[in-house]
Amino acid sequence: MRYWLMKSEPDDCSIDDLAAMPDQTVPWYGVRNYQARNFMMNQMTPGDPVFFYHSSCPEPGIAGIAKVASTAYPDETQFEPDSRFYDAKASPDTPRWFNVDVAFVRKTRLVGLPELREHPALANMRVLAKGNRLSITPVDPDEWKYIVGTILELNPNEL
DNA sequence: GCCAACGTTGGC
DNA sequence: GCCAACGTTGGC
Repeated sequence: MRYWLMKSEPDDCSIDDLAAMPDQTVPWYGVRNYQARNFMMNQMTPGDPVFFYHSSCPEPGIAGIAKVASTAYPDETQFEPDSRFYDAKASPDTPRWFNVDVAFVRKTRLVGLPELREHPALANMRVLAKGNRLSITPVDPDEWKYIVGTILELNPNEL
């Protein structure tokens, strides 16, 4: 099992939007970066815990907890000419982009980027690295435990 | 809206 | 295979 952080623009899909979805689950479509795609294709397993991160918004930070809910399968939006994620070089026979499903687990208080930066234990998190733009990043198990247990004061066994 | 950082594209 | 140009991300 691995731990992840996945960014979403709350204008697009916030943690509340995820909670309101049918089955509280969304296909994580629209990823058009190979590194992020490869994480979904090669390393994610259903059940992997996920920090749901709000980006490109007034208060960027961790807004909730989710989990991986499927293995990777072709991202439908790459085949849809009207989609902003359309990819003319992809076809159903040769899909280029894949996504997993992500399911809601719980909302948390917002742990903002400035707060995350205050903790030396988190100094190596990819999402805090300068110039980081990757929308999906692995989270170290120790970092996961620290954020869930020490910052959010939740019992990791109750998630 | 600005701009730094980064990934991708395409000419050579 | 190099690298300049371009587009995108995302914090501020």
